Amino acid sequence: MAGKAKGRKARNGGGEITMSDIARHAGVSPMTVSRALSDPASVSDKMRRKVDAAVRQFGYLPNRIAGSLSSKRSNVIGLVVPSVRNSLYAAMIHAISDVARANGLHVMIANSGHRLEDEEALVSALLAQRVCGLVLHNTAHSKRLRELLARTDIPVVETGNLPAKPIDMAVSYSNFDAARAMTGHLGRLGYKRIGFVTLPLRDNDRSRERRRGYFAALKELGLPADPGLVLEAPGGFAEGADALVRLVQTHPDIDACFFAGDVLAVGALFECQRRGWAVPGRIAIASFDDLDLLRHTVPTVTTLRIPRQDIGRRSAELLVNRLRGASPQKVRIDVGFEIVQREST
Amino acid sequence: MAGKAKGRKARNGGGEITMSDIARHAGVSPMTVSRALSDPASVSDKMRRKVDAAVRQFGYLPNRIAGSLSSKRSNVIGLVVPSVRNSLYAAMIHAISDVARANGLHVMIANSGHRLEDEEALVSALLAQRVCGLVLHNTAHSKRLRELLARTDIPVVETGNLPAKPIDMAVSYSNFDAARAMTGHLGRLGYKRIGFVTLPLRDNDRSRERRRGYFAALKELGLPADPGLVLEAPGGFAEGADALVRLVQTHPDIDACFFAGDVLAVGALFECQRRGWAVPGRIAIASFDDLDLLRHTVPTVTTLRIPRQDIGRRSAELLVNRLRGASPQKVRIDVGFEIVQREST
DNA sequence: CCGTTCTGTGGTATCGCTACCAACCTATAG
DNA sequence: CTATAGGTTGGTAGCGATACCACAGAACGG
Repeated sequence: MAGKAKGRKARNGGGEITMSDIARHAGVSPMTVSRALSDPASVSDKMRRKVDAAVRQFGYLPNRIAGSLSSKRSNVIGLVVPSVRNSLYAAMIHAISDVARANGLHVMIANSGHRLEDEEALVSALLAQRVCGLVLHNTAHSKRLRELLARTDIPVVETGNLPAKPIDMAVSYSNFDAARAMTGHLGRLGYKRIGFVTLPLRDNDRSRERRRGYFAALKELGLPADPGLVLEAPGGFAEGADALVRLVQTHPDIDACFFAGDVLAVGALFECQRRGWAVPGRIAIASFDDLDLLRHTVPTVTTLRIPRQDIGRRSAELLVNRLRGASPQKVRIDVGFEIVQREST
Repeated sequence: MAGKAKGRKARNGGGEITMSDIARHAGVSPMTVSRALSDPASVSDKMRRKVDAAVRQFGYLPNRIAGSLSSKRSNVIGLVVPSVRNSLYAAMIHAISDVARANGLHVMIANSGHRLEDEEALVSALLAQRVCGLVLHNTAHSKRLRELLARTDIPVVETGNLPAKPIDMAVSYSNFDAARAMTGHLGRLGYKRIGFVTLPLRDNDRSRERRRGYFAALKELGLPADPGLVLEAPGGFAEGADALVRLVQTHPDIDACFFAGDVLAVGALFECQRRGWAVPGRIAIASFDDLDLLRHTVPTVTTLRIPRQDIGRRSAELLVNRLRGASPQKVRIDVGFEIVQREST
């Protein structure tokens, strides 16, 4: 029998409590410990009790690294977002993290900073960590990253935009449709000279799609497309304020402005407060993304409600289903969006 | 010689490309591949070139799970925050994530939702994943978690408050000092009836410390401590607005209010805008934490600047130093804070 | 010219766990 | 009472990497 023999001393100076230690003290085999912990139903009550007692006594924590190596299954999801600091992504991260936890998974997070090369490096690193699934908040990847992802066999969810040809699965809304809808909404409210402020377009297909949507709507409305009414600005309160002022100065006849990103609209609104410009009297303001803030400003701000949380939840659920054995079929979920008409327009 | 022999078929159906595969194709031993990848300086140029070529040719990604098991070193930091969704923590997460990346580490993130039992479960899970270090945004742990952390030998950084007796290392500001300083500041500006709105106190030593600081300052100012001037509110715009209104109704003589948390102050400010109450004419408003937003509202809001990003950066740096071999000595860093006087007071 | 140090390389033995198969034991039926 | 099935348990052999030691050849001094 196995007994206490084998007299292994190993180079392990008694550092880690292992499954064998628990097994020895519980008077069962290591395999039984393994089963008692990972699939309690598969061992008898008696055994399970013995194992549980020993586990508690020693405060044993199974080594998941060893477990993952042996089973060739990891329980970590990789997540790459442009910026953790942004509250929009934060909502998504939160939802993913909740679903993950409910399913015994962990989340490894990485910031791409909107840089495609960084995204590539980060995904490589996550794959080296052998994550069991990936969520990427980006759909415009570098060529090498596409190749890398095509070769891997773990499930991948892209989000942030609806790609024409998803690598694997995609959960998002259409930036084009959303921007087009909001611009159309402004047009139907009677605004004739609608400005558009966008986040940087470089390396960001979401921004570009939104601009495309804006122009498409203008065309449908029969309004002239004036490139001078479009401004590119980094995200931020001050940048939004600045953009608004510049547009009003160069185009005094502007009567509405659609801020397609981040906190630009709020910055602009505050600027109006400072200057005493009536909103929407002097100029109407519309925003992208339903920040909680927009519901409380004076006036409240018309915006697009993007179900960020749903996106996170459903992305994670898709991964979980795949891990549970669902057949790998391309999925492309459009979660839609909603126009929230408030006081600012 | 090793040759191509060994004819191993294994149960591995040829799934993963291993170091041995690379070694075979590069005509070197697996050990040389390992060294070429983890410590390039230790192999000759010739070998390194051969290895690099094979690595590139096959798009080989080393299996860090196997590496970690073998070396008993992981390269993942565990991070537990009350809520990913909160922009304050987000700044910290971002900084940690940057430092981690610069040092070849990854970040595994978990939400405790301000629940101590959850914190305990999450830390256990992270330890089972054999993270190489921990950052906890909380200092009031459950008894069992304290015991667990005392037994572990990985470095741990606590933050969010300055604990009297850190488990290992701590990087934070003092919630007590900060709240005391701001209340004192309001007193010295001449306000006599200073209200205080706090986040929930349960399971949150940070909130409790802030309230203690508020009362301590009142005492120092020689102002009466009126429990009716203290209100507990969940974080949020609406809650801040509501708290302000209630305080003004029950205490019409109130002339200032210190909102010790989240977006409460901003909600209150918007409520004043709606009601046409002059700020600080009718009532002064002060906030905790220098949200970008507070610099742009009308009026701008007096607040405490907490160097959240520094906290994250320094926490991560402490971990990294320890991992690089620094001797395990208790560290307790007070990053301080700063009062930012603006228009609202 | 030989012993010694230094550098670079390879072989072997794990790391702690799980997959797989074999063995066993109790039920149930024939 | 034996044959078959079903449910538990244990032993063995890896998972893919690294630590450690051994060794070969280059570099060096006396």
